[in-house]
Amino acid sequence: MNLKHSRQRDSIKKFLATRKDHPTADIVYMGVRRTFPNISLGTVYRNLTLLADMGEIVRVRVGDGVDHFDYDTSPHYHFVCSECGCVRDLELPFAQSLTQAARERFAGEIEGQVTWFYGRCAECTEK
Amino acid sequence: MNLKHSRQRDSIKKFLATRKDHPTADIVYMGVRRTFPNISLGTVYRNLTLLADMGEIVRVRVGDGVDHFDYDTSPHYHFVCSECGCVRDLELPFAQSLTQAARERFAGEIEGQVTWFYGRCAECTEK
DNA sequence: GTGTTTGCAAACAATTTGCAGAATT
DNA sequence: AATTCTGCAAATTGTTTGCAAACAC
Repeated sequence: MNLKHSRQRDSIKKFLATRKDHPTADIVYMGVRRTFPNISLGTVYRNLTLLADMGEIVRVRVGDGVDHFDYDTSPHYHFVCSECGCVRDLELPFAQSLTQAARERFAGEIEGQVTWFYGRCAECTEK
Repeated sequence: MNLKHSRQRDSIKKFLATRKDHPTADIVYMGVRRTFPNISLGTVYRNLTLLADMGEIVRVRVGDGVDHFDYDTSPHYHFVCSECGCVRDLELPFAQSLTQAARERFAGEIEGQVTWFYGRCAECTEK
């Protein structure tokens, strides 16, 4: 189970680092193909899963049925637009206290919380 | 676009009302089949979506890739067990204030928030 | 009678997996 | 040389859809 270096994985990580819009596997695939024209979608999925499992990136699930990926692993809130589907970060201090409050009311072990907000983004509101 | 009565839909609603464990479409399907042996999974999906769109039930998305459904439409928190996959309600006052705080920091329109907690449920912790 | 709902099967979308060959150590 | 990683294609999973017949009003 040792990890070997892979240029494809590097490229995926690098691509993700340049983006603030939480791309899906498909978007990552299209982006990385500029550098690796023969890379397969399967490889992209495999590496995104691997990186997420290692904690180097975060798998963002905002209820739209598609996984998004975020290079920023610090706990923070996300917003999803119900109209255009875009995902944005929210500049709002992350309430760890809520997780703590949940722990006090629950019999099992709570590891963490996931919170997202939904509505219409600024661009879609203007239209 | 007028709604007509359907015994299948009634049965689905009734089944959901008896459950506190946020069943998936498949579980609903198996449960309702005791009353309607010929009901199809498609009908179950269509009605669950219809009921959710009307606001009579809630589609619960807790990041496990499967939609769960909840008869309790009041805003409340959910917990998902990473081990057995069960979904539970949390007895913790729902912080609407967080949505309000988010509105003040975001350019678009925020309609609401979704929050869930994850970890290991009491049963899985004991093992 | 008109329009909605159903059962069935096929279609669909996102993601995972098996395999033989290529790349990394 | 040993093992991990890749590209490709096929498989899997959850969900949606088209259609003709059945049902509700």
